[in-house]
Amino acid sequence: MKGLQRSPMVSSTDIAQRIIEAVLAQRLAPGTRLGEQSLSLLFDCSRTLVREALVRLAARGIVTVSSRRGWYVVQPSHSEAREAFEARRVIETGLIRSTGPVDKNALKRLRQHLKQEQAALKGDDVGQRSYLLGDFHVCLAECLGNQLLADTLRDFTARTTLIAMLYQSNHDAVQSCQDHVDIVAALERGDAATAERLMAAHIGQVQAALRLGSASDPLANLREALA
Amino acid sequence: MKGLQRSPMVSSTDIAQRIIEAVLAQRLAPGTRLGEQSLSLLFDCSRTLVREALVRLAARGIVTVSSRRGWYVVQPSHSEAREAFEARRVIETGLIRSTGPVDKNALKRLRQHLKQEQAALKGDDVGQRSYLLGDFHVCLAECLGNQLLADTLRDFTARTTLIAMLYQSNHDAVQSCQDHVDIVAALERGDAATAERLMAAHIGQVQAALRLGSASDPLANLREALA
DNA sequence: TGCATCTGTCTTGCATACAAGGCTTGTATG
DNA sequence: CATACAAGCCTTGTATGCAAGACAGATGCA
Repeated sequence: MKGLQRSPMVSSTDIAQRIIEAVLAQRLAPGTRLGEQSLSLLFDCSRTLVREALVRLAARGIVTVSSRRGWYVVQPSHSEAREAFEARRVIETGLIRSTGPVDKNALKRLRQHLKQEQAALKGDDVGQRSYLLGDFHVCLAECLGNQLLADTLRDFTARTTLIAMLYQSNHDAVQSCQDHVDIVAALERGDAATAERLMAAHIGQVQAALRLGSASDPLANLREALA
Repeated sequence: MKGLQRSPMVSSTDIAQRIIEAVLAQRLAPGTRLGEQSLSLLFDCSRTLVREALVRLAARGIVTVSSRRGWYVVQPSHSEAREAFEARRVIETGLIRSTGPVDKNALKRLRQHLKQEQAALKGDDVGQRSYLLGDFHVCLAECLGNQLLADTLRDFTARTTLIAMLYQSNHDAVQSCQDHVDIVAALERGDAATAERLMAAHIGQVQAALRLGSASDPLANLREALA
């Protein structure tokens, strides 16, 4: 039985996208093992396609491979966590600063995104909520006219999402959404300076909500979990 | 003859690195075709490894694949060129702004890098010169303590190198190196504000040196070449 | 001559087969 | 009981084979 029909014919792009979406929606925790065979069974394709997807995600810093052991969703270290937040702060504030007035269509799209966020806050789909809160930043970069930085930011957002899961962020979704509203409001007024300041503060808040355990105790997680 | 010994056993990482280095040294022009078979012959390995390397480079925006036609070094459009320069400006100035005083070892490394640049300017290896002038920015990001942004910047630098080749930059290497010297001097004095301003101006200079033909005339290149 | 079509060749796309290394578990021995 | 050791399984790593699409050049026809 070789010529068995394969259902919808997935591409490695699809697989990579599905995985990254799962990360953004916090459905894939850091450290999760992604076996090539399991995935090839799941997506009903050969290991080749799965590998291709994983290699791409590895280049984007979402997964790592441990030789002949397996693929794993990354677990950023404290230092990497710091770098990721700094990177986002640099890019997002710099982008706001370097951009002139935001055009009408972009503002419309942003307002629409905010509506979605607020709807998700009322609902109970935590994944959707997480996804939208992160996607706001990507959306903003796109609206500010830089697709390259938007793509970069998507990867960095995925990283910070993983960091939030790993370090048990207790950050407040409602507050985050309110921050987003304020930022868009400032942009609407053409007050880029305020928007920039708000964005820096916002990212700082998210970062501050992390429970960064002591670096010298790698068993802290286990200890806390089993307490 | 299957068990023929393969010389030094390359990895896909090696291949990707060799390619990206060739780009940074302007030895690979935008639009160059990278056939899987040619590369597998060149590196004495199977197409699998070559493909893996190319897939990774594609994820980093260095090459693209045209279905069943071949892999090509990217040829950034005008719009992509603009985005790449804006991205570099945002990241590099933001990084300088957000970093405190630069530590001693970092400054030492930067000074050493400047020496290498100056040596290369005296020599006649254009590739080495181009490589070092680009690598300065990556090196700076590393010295400012953000490996994540340094890696990102390496890819963006490769992009701008390709852009410079594609749009026949007439930018002055000596001036560039002098800019670098000034920036490091400002950082040594702890004058981040000046360093930031110099960096913005420097990137602007490089960008301004491009011959961006009118966007409405896609035949400009041909016309110029056949004049 | 100009044009459509067809065929052969060369390319990537994907699946599969096999090789090689790591981890677990079972076992023997002190 | 603890430890050293070895067999086997399960994983990724790499090569290869075949399929399918794109392009060039030949061929036939008006």
